[in-house]
Amino acid sequence: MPETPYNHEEVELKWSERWAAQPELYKAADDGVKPRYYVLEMLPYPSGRLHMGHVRNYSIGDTLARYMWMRGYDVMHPMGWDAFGMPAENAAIKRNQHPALWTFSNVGHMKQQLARMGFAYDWARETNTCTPEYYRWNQWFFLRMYEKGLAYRKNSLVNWCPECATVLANEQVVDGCCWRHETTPVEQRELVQWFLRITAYADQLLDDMAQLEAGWPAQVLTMQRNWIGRSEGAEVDFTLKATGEKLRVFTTRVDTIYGATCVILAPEHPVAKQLCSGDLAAALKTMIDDPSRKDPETQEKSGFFTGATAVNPYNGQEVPIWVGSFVLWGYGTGAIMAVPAHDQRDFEFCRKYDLPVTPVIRPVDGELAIESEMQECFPDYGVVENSGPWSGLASAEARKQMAAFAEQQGFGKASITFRLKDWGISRQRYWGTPIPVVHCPVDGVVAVPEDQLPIELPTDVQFTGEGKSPLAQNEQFVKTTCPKCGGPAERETDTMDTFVDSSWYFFRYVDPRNTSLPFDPAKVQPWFPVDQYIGGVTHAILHLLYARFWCKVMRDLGLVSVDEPFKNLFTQGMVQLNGQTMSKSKGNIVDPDDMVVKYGADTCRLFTLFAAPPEKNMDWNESSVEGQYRFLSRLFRWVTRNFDNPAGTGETDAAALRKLHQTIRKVTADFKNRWHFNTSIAALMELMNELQSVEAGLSPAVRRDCSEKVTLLIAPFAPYAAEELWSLLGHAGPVFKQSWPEFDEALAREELLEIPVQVNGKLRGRITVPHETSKEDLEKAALADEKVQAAIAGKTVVKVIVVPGKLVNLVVR
RNA sequence: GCCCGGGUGGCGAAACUGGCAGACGCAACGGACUUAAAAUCCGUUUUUCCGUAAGGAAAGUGUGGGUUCAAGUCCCACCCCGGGCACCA
Repeated sequence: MPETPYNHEEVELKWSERWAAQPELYKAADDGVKPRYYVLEMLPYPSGRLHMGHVRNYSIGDTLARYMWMRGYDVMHPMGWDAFGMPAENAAIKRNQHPALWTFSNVGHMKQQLARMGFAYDWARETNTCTPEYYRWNQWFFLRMYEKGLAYRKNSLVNWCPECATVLANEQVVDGCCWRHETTPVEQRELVQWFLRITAYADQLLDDMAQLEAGWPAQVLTMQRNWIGRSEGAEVDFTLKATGEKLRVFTTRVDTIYGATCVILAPEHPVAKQLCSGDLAAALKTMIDDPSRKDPETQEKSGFFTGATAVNPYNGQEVPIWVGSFVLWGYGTGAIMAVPAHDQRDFEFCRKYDLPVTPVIRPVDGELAIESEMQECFPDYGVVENSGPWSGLASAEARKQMAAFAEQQGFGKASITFRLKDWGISRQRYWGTPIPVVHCPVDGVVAVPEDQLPIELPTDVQFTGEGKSPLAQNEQFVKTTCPKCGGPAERETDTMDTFVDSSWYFFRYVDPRNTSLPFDPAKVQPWFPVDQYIGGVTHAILHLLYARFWCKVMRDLGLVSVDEPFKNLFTQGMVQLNGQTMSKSKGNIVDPDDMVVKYGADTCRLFTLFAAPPEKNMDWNESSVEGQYRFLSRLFRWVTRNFDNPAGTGETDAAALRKLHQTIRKVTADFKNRWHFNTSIAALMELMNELQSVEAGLSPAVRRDCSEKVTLLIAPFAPYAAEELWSLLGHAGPVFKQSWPEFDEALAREELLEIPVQVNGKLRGRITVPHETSKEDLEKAALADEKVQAAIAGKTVVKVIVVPGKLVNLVVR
């Protein structure tokens, strides 16, 4: 056929329609005939429009999925919607439109956008987290956790805007004030909230990372390790002098306890409240509410003396009890012993308030510091001094012995503390999963029986953005009867954090319409762990940690058999414009829709993969996009004018086949190794350059062969163009279910090698030799080269380095 | 402050195990085709210097040292950029 110009619109609309008519096209067979491969991309929040970050994430995943199909796998490639969350509720407040309406209309639009990009999803598995069919299982899991003591209620501090009379999420607090009332300082209020006991799994979350070393980026593992923050130390009870009450502190350096010169409490500590009255109580409240306490810029330590003292159980010494701004209520016991001589923060605090500094550790090869001369603390391990029976011990040894002593004496113990806190899931919002419990005046907190699930969100609610959450203002919802005693009771009106939704959705994909369980364990088993998870590094901690936790809970419930849900994780870089993150506020958004209209989805996909390696940030550059369009057109035209062209003698066949098979080798290796699709596409460009330059001499058979292989090679990257070419080639589709081309080492091999010759490490000439030329012959050929001879003229060759197949280097004097 | 990444032409990048630095693409410039433009095709393009020219020389991967026949790649020190964590006792 004659050369056909590449018309992206015509090609893509034609295949869009055909694919839309075949929903079974991307279905995972799930029959065990072929090996299974689960490609998972992080599901989007249905904000209404796809952005370039999505396009990049899903282009990477789709390319991989299509490649795995071509490698003969039964590929699971599902998609869904992380559809609960604040934006829908904010939209409701603003436009008086129900969150569900807003959400579902966004989903409809984004689904079209995804399809138009040519992403091959098994839509029969579509999962939307804001539907009762899905969130009833969030409730089901909650009940299981409640039964096992993994879900519990406790008092906790929340951000409270007195103007809105509502709770704010952390991201709604801007500079210590409410996002809607910019001059109203946010207060800390105590509220009873629901928590999931993720800390019960802290050790497992840490230890099982060993299973992830091979498949996860080291950076993500490090971030999780730091987040979990395991630290070994000891808990020790000081005694309140006045009352004899115990005051427990946590320390990692119990070996320094003879140097403790005061005890410092977090301002939120109950004992602080108890000890402070009058002016002190006011100071305490100010400190608790001061937003700059958490601001990294103002790290000035401040505090005050409570007037009370405590007794150190090791030496009976009486020390003052202070309140300190820098002591965290959420970590350890919320109280510390200050050892200024050996901790920099304590040092700064005690020097500021003229508290004594008592050195008790000396360097292994040095003297004990003198208090008046100390400019900074000595934080290292050393030898313990002035510490009663432990004097003379090494720090490490003293830590062990002193902790054991505390336990033996009953005033403490060795202890491990985690930075990780239990997961607070209560949200005083409407658009989330209702927590399935009832508050009964008689029976207290009562779990809703399983057969009453789902507790559905009521639809007739008012969205004002003020006061209690819309759920709490809805009497019909709140008023209920106690499942236990049948008396009048009130429903819990808190909803769950949306991270709950995304903690297990990828299990639901495998069995999405199950009505009796979240999923059938037998169905899920062969697909897990997920072979490849792909998403932004922004989720490195929270989402990925919660999902790991959820998986372990499900394992303990007997639902799954894996410890870890994701075998391999890939984190892609951001899409930027002129080095800046695209954002609405900056007004520098590139809309995928515009790009698709102008250049087509294939070009868009090619560019996002070509511009940078996928793990790196990439910059959107429209003229570079045009380059991809030119490449795709060139490829399209080459194939259409060559595949059935009967002309040609075949004199350039070998050259074309050599480049073709080198390209197959390169692209295949990129899929296997590091997904540097930018170099795969570059290799395909090189191939097209070569094919174009040797075109005139090709035989008909090789024209055909190259046309087919090129079409197959481009198929994972540019599915529309490939499908069109495949059908022009006379084949029944779909192209992504054909076998990936095998490369032939013999055809890929160059006839002759060109070997660089260096003299003293500088390139002086090149010799062309057959493969497997011996070292001796390489040396001879190098010395015989004209340019090399000129370079060594009048000098003595002292050494010759020959790396067969690579280079020759002559060392001369 | 601590922990990770990274720094290569005008730009995005490549160089996978120490072995020809700059593949591929963008932009720019020159040419062919065209009445013209677009599209397409061909060519040049790291810098500096020598030469009318063919061609040749030197320098060059953030900076300074080092190891090596050979360093973008390995080692030491430093500078800059990006990300994460940030009083975690």
